[in-house]
Amino acid sequence: MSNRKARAPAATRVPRPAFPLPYTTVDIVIFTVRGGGLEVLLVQRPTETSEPFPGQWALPGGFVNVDIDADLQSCARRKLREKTGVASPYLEQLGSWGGAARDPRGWSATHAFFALMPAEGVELAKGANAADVAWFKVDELLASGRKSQRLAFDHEEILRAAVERLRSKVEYTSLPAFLLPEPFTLPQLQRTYEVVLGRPVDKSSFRTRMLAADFLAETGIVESSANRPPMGYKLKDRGAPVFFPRMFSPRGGGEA
Amino acid sequence: MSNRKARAPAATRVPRPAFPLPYTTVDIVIFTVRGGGLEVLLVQRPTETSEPFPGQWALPGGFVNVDIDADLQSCARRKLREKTGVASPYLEQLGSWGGAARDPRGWSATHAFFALMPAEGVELAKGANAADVAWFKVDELLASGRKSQRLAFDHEEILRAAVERLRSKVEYTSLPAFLLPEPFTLPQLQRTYEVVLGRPVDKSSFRTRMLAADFLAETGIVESSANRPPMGYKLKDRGAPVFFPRMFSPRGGGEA
DNA sequence: TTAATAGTGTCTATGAGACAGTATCAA
DNA sequence: TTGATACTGTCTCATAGACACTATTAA
Repeated sequence: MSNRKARAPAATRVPRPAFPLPYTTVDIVIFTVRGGGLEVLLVQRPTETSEPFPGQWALPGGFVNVDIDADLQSCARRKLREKTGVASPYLEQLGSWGGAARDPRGWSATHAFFALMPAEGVELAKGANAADVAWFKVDELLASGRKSQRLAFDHEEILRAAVERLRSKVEYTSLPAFLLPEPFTLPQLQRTYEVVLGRPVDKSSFRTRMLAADFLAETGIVESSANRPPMGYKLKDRGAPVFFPRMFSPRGGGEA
Repeated sequence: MSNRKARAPAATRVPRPAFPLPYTTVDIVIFTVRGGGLEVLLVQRPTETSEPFPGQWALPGGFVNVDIDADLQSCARRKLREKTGVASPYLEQLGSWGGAARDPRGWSATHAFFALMPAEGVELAKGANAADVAWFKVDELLASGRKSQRLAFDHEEILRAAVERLRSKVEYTSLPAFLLPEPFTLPQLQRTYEVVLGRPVDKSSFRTRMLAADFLAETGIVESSANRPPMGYKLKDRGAPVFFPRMFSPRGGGEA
């Protein structure tokens, strides 16, 4: 944790060292499923030209506040709460991106997280440093030929990594259940899998697999209209996803 | 990338901002297989009491040097080269750990990587800030009942995460091939899988699986002693591992 | 009865695990 | 020939995929 010419200061308390420190930020890729597609929450950067990337859309996030954030995870939870009002969605560390070129203000490193939440009941709130907040369709944002404005910083790269990680984990985990409000039905869950994976999955094997994994608890029949009413389910454990013993398709997924 | 009370400075150049910045470091978990076990490279911290954790063993790493490191990945490669002399082993980002409590000098965040390399041909070199460098058996380091000294900082937690990530990816990737010097034989590769996984795997299905994945190129028969000589192989692409369509055992691995 | 969606059963293909058997070398 | 290790074949079992079939509601 220290070598080379960058010498650490003596073990004094508050004083900052003599060598320059990078900026430290946290950014969050917040996913939901809305309107038949995978969507991500973005905030619009302030329009003052003193700020980098004025008016462009970016992942929610910001500087770590050394005085109020005990660690990276709580910093991420704080920013999540500020933007969405949701206290405890599924939250996972994605990785980190750092370098001299990604922020015009100087060398910076961001710790990226990704979160999954149901769209229902989310109250979007602009923060102190965001002109606007909105959901965006991931497919449209990442369409290769799109002419529209790019995301701020290297956030498009981070978003791509988050989508890739989500897609690859969905092949063998119960992650999509965290995108739905409870109770949900198996057909709803299957549609969520299909939306994230971008391809249809077989109904019969899907149901067998979900029920065999033993992570769902029945909550009783859900009323519907003009057809056979489905069974409602909730997660037995909202704390962690379940891992399936095999992938969905017999072709190995991406991941890094 | 900015909100809340932690205000960013104006888009000036070098000057540092008014609010306190965390330290930014990079740490590397360097794995190899030696003497029939999985081992990790550790460095001993300097014994001067002005340094935190004097004399304790730690993962190699240190502060990001804003002047010479273009990004996190190149910072990691630099530290790797300094300790081992190896220029381009398999290197993957593991995650990041940050908080107020992990370094007595103040709020710090480290970007952790993990590397895989063959033990042969590695020249261990103490850095400017390391009293010694050595390989340690992972099993012994992480044995629950061990009395010996703990690792510095939160490096035991990082090491555990790295081992877990490695073990879970080994279930469905060709990662262990990066732990061997080329050319290697299929029995050698199988033994490497078994060392990392900590359990035996079936010879027949192992071979079928490796050859079906089409990532190995024959290099000719390797001479051995007193038995049938094995075929030697090398990786077709040293740039990236291959993903298998199914897990080894029908029980889902860990991962986070 | 029809339309619509929920849910089940049946067949096939694939590949892992177990394990027995064959191949090829030195001594 | 024996011993040792490399390599192959055969059998079984679990499960994904395809797809046809039954179930349950409203209109």
